[in-house]
Amino acid sequence: MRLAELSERSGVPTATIKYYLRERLLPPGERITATTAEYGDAHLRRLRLVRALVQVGKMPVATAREVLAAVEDDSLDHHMRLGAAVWALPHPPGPAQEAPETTAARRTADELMRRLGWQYGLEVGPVSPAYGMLVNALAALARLGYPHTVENVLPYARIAGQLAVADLDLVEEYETPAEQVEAAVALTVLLEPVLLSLRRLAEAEESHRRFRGDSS
Amino acid sequence: MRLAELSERSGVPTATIKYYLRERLLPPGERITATTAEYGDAHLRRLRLVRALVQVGKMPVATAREVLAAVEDDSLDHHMRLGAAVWALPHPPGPAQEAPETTAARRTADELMRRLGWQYGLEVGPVSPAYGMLVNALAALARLGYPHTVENVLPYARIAGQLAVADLDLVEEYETPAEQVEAAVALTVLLEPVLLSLRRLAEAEESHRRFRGDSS
DNA sequence: ATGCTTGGATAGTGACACTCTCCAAGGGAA
DNA sequence: TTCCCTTGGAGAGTGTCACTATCCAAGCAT
Repeated sequence: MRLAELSERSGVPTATIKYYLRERLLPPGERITATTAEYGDAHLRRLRLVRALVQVGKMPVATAREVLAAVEDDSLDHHMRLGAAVWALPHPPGPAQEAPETTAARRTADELMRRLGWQYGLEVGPVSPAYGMLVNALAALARLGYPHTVENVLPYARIAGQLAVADLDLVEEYETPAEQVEAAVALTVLLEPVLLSLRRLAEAEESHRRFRGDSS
Repeated sequence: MRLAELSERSGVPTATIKYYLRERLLPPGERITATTAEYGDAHLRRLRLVRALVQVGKMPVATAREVLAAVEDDSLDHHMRLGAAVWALPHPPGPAQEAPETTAARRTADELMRRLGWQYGLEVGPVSPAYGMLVNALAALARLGYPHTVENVLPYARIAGQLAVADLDLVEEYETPAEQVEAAVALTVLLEPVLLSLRRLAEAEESHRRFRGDSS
């Protein structure tokens, strides 16, 4: 199929597809003539993944590029490719400078990993983006006057463990490793808003249950 | 304290504080003279909350203004104020147009509420922003080739229920209703990145457990 | 041949949080 | 009192970033 058809089938404007090609989020099509390129189903799936990352995940284009590079890096084995892809996912502008709250946050995070027995996290965690995200988030919490303790965060971490089991179950429904890697990335990103909105609905429900009629 | 001191204590540049004042995210200080205003601890706390919403929550300023209005709306009782504040939280640009996937997503969402027995959600849900978020997220999932069924989403919803219990437990540690409302808003927003990063760490751990050594 | 389409490059657009610049009016020290 | 520095207010500007509108040259189809 050619660019116009790719655009029609995916619902993405041609101008935007051109932009993605330019930014190397999408591999170039196979050149048929000097003025025509042919795209396949792989392009269509990739395009959908890009939309998931950029539109739903609000990920900077540069970050999406890295994630996609990991997805198609054949030099990694399956687990590593899964890991590397999800690995590259968040790219919070960097730890910025080492505020005093950050040190305390890092301590809490380390203690948390130990308490949960997440050895993998302990081995490679301290340099993983997700670990950095966690430290930043805890630091922000403290800076804004909501101090964190390991006991406070533990329930959250246990719940996150359940989430991961559910996620990996979904991923394992896909057959080929390539599909699994794609699904892992897509679902990690696409289920985030699902999770967050369900959490807010559940909060409303729980608050209704607890405070209903309490007119203080 | 005056503007300069408020800036110093909060770490927010004076220009930004002026901007927040102009945008009515921060109530004006008490005018001492024609050229001087006095700010109190309430301003400091409010400023922190604003930073939580705008910087961590990446919320548009206009949305933050609505949330803050609900926080300080004395005409509502406690539960309503909690609800209204969290209510106004997300403001995804609107459902846009009614794509075909949206209808299916709405069906799934309704069925989900029923299955969970979330009556509050069923009563007021369909117009709540969080409900709209959920529908959009499910529609995006379907549009990108990952169809959703109630059975797929149910585990997520149950986990969200656990999260809400943990959240409300944290909120109830605060004594006064005013603090509780503030905490509910702040924690809802500030714990989101904590949750998402923990989920990613847990995914890495779980993937390590399942695929370790699998070199396909 | 010729008009329409294709893909590529360049320069804009719009949204949005923030920030710079300027200004009038005090207020403290000499 | 007088002078300079600070304060708070208002408008316009900046940077970022995803996206888009405009051109352009080179075919392909009629």
